Amino acid sequence: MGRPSNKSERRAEIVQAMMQVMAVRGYEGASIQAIAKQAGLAPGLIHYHFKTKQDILLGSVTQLSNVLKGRYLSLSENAETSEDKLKAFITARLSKGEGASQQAVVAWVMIGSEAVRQPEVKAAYLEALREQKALLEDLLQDYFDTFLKKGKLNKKELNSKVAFVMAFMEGAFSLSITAQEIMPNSWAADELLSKLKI
Amino acid sequence: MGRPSNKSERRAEIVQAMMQVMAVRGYEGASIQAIAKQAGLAPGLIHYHFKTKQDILLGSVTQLSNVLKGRYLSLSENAETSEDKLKAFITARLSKGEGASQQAVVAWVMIGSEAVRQPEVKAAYLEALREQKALLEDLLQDYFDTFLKKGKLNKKELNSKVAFVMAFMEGAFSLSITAQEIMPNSWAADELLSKLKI
Amino acid sequence: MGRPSNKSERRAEIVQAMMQVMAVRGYEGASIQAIAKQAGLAPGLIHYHFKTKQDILLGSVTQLSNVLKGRYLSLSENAETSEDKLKAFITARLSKGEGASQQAVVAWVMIGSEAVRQPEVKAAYLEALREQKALLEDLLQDYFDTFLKKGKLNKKELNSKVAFVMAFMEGAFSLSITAQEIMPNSWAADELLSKLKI
Amino acid sequence: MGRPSNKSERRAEIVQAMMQVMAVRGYEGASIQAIAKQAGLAPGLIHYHFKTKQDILLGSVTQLSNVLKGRYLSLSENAETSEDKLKAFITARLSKGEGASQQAVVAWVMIGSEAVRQPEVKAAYLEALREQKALLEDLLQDYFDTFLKKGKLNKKELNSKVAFVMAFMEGAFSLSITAQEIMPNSWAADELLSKLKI
DNA sequence: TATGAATGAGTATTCATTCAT
DNA sequence: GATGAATGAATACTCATTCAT
Repeated sequence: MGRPSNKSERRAEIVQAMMQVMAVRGYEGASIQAIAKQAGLAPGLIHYHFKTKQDILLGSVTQLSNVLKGRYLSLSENAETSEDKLKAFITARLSKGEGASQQAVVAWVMIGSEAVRQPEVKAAYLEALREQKALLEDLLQDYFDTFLKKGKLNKKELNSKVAFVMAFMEGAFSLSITAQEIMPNSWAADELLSKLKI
Repeated sequence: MGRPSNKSERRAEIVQAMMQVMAVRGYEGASIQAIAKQAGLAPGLIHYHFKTKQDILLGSVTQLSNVLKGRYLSLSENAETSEDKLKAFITARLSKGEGASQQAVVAWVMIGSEAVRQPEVKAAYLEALREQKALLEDLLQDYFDTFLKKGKLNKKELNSKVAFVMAFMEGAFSLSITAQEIMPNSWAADELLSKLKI
Repeated sequence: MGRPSNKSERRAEIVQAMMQVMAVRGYEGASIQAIAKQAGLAPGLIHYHFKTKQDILLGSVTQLSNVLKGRYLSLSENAETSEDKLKAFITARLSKGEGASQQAVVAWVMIGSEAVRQPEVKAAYLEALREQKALLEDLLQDYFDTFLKKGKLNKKELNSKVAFVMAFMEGAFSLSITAQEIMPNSWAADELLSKLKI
Repeated sequence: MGRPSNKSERRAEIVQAMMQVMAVRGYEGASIQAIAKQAGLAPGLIHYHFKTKQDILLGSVTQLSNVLKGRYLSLSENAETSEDKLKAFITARLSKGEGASQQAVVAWVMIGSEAVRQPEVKAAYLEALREQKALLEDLLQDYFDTFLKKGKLNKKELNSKVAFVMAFMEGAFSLSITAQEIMPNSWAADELLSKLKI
């Protein structure tokens, strides 16, 4: 029967290693050799588990997306009001509790950059963004339910709020990487929420 | 006597060419060969005018920074109220009137990515951001002058607003590049201003 | 499991190939491509085994140094008197019995030239020279033991003899490469020894 | 009629500049750009005065050769005995009175290295060596005149002495450049002469 | 004569990917 | 599954030489 497969763990290790290297050297700097070294594996093994380097990057999109989903679910578990859920969503993305977060943030920004020239990366990146946007839309719809029903807020205005939050979060990521010196250390969900108020 | 110098024009051409190529292929993809081809120059000439590839990138930071300054100055020329000036600032960055804008935006985001691994790029990027932040601070201080004097707004809250605007603008750039499909085509200065209201 | 390592053989092959090419084209002329071709290897492989071109040169310093040591040991094996040992030392360096010698000599001279501008090469070159000098010192000390004890030769004069032999040998190398036409084909150890006599 | 020609001074300046740069960076490192900078001239001008880079090197062979000749003539002016003349020859080459000497020595060694791969350089180098050898031969012949006539020294032995001196001087040059740490600071002509005694 | 821009071939080095074991 | 050697194309950068002024 041979030894038991460990494909999925190895793949996760490799994706993890790439993100670690990318956090310091960027995507181009994250050579297969460097990733292998970081993961404690032989270079040849990387391509046994991933067809191309791009595939590892795509794997990291998936993993990052899953982590965010997981964090939101865990944070919203006890949320009851629509506001709590919205806060859970924002906190899941903006808080930098864990040490791994920094790497994740850099990786996310790098993915955004690579999306410029790698169509497949762009597709995966967009897909992840769409998912987040869909969730945010639902949450905001609930949050502004009353206003919507009263006609004090129309669909277009809601969309604008959605886009607004998305952009802010993306920018907070970008700046937190290289411009932390001139940015506040942390953003409170409350603060962002207050800007959305009507 | 001798051949007249054309260094500054050539340098500008090269920086321009790099931004054009980067807009499609990213920084790594913007090879010296590709830049030379885009500029219609011999590859060797690039290094006659710029010591390293990084220097071209640094040149583009300066150029982008200058363009933004120029746009703000031109837009704020007839601005009288502090609100008009603030709008001029935001419009200068968010409007995508000219065709060159898209390239500029991509270049700016690429610079942010490269800042992760190139200390010199980070320094230049931060310097440009600091300048913008300083201007924005002044503008917001004027804009909220009354509140500040009345004590309804403190320094920390003002700083938060500054950071907030900076992050939003940066994120709007990032998303406009690869995720324009899911983002609104344009952002009105009024819209952003409304979020800042007290 | 896995492919067996062959690093040390490959490294030796590459060093050998560099010396062969250098013997004809000099250090600069010994391009990585040329070395690879001479060794029958792919260019990329050279850098898999040596980080830089300089490292190959440093490898050749070590190799040459070892060859000389080996030759001396083999020649002095049956030497009993201090004079025989001294002759063994000189012969080990000046005789050109083997075919490989010519390459070795050229390589050695090239290393001396490169030492001018490559500090690391200079260090390695000096280290090798120091070792040889130390050995020569011992040998001459034994050879002139009687005179030293009688006070007919002082330390400074001994040092002068050491330096004298070193210089002569180095010069014989240099001239044997390009000026063999005007130099004698071979130098006898006896001849050199006679100049040292008191 | 135009301005007066200054070809020969310019040529000398350029040769001088090349030797200065070579003393630090070697022949390959002595780029035309670097030579031009050192000479305070525009790069293009170098090729107006010298067809190729090699020509400058050949020019330096000539110049070095002339300097040595000049030094010998000046030192031997008041020499009366054959021994004095021989000392003048040796001193002309080994003394390092002037500051320019170091550069000259390095240049000479570099020329020897380049002779390996540049036939034209080899020819010029050999020619210069031959000239020196011829002079040395004459001097030694005079010096050992009595022995030769008495048959206590034959032609072959004389030649050996000539070659011996040539080799020693060349080696003293080589080692003085990079191995001055392990070599004596200066060589006295007397010292060398004593080795030649019969 | 002189200047400095322009050319294009050449170089060391990196690296994703493949292959032999 | 795993190892590590091997491949070859691509890249930034250098530089002798030429050219326009």
